[in-house]
Amino acid sequence: MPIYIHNTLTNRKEEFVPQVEGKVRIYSCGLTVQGYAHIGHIRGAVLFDVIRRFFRKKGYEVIYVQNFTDIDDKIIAKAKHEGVSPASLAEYYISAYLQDEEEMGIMQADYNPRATHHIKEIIEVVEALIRKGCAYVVDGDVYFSVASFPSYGKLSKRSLDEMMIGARVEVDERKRDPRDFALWKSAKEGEPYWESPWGKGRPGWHIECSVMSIKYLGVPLDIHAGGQDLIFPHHENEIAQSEAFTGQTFARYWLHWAPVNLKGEKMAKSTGNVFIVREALKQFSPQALRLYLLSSHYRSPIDFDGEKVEEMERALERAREAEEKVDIALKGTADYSERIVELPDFGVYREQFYSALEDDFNTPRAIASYFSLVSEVGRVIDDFLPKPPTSVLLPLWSAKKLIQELKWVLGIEERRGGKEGRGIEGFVELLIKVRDKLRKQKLYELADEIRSGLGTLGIVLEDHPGGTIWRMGK
RNA sequence: GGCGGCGUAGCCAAGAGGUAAGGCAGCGGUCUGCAAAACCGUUAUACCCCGGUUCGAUUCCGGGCGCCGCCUCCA
Repeated sequence: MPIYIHNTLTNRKEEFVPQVEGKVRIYSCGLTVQGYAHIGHIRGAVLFDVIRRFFRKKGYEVIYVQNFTDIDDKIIAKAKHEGVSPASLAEYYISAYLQDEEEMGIMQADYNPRATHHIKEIIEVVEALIRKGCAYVVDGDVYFSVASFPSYGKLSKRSLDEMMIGARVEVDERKRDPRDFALWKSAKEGEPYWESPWGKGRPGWHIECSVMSIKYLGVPLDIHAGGQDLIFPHHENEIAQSEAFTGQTFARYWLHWAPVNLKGEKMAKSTGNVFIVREALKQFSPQALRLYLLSSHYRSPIDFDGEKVEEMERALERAREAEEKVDIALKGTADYSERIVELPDFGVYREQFYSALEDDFNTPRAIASYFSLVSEVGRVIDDFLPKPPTSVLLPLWSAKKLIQELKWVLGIEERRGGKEGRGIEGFVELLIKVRDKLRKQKLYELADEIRSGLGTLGIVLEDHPGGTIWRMGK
């Protein structure tokens, strides 16, 4: 089935046709690394993690680039304030961010290019733009001339006149046009710099993304993404520079996700109204956090609500319960009678799941079909949990595979805090056996002591007709 | 002021021109030595207001009210 993507450029859903068949090339604007990542940042990363997994399941080869802008005014200011070099400050926050991503179960990008590693290429592109008459030099600064790019404003749907009115911030008299933006900024005293044909300086914002996306993905690339707040001016400027430079379409599909608000206002570093990822991970499991962020469509803003994340925690718990029951059924003794039990067709949920994602990555709908599947499985399995008839084993096994597949796409597989890799399974199972014998002898006091004792250690026991199961609690 | 978006049950959140997914919460029940979980039922005649188009609109169009984002660094 075709995939539809809402394209900011046209403001409508369009069928996605990759430039090169079977291959998707994605550039997602990463952070300016001057602090820890907050929930708003990670929303986009989680979204694209699912999008990449989805494309892979659909048989596409995916190349995903997420950059780091590791030099800018704020980084310089903060580094100065803390008495460290801008480079080491940036590196610190880059590794912190990558760590956050890993904790969140986000697959690594194919490339994480940094602005400062591409100075040479940036200078080349700026030189080319000057040669083409699209940029000009003033006192060691280089500006892009917006007037030289007639379709400027096509992404953010702003006419040049409107922007003239809007340009009310202190106008730099040296610019030919107030809307012109810096490609290269000369270094002031004490600022880090690189040598260039225009003197010592550093790249402006915007240009690094053009250069790196073209370098790693070519033009036109398939999907260029970022938060909605990047539409203007960042992406608008990227289009201008890139298309003026290459003479070709820069990106074919522009995808922008909505902000995460906190207490009704946008979460943003500049206002201090933030909830950082590493703080959130102290309170919530990465799975619940992911599911929460994916439970609204990416183009709708979210007002972050920790209670809702806890609700997701409970929903996941229930889903795990159903999976456990399937495991018990598959492991237990089958009922070898001729009893034929017809199970519903679980395959419909698979179709629902993927068709939801095909429709502009509708993760809320995909999640709904995941939960429907899990509920349905949990419901039918209750009828025969002690001894499943043999007729049911194969469908049950494929249901389990399906559950695992959908979880993988959503990225909510258990990775930490699970049973595996802790080396305690043997002990717990031994205790469960002992407790079982105690229960049979009606020595409930001792049995309960074992259960509550394990509970203190974070291990939850649940007695089912088919036997006792255990899991890691909170 | 300009551009864009949103307003669905107690809360969160999908959605189609023909009366509406999923999650959580509450209540009642089944099961259980107890507990927990699960399951069943229920809250649910839920679509901001007013016009218009239509056999029929919550879904399309116009207006109103409310909320939000961008227009300046920002994911």
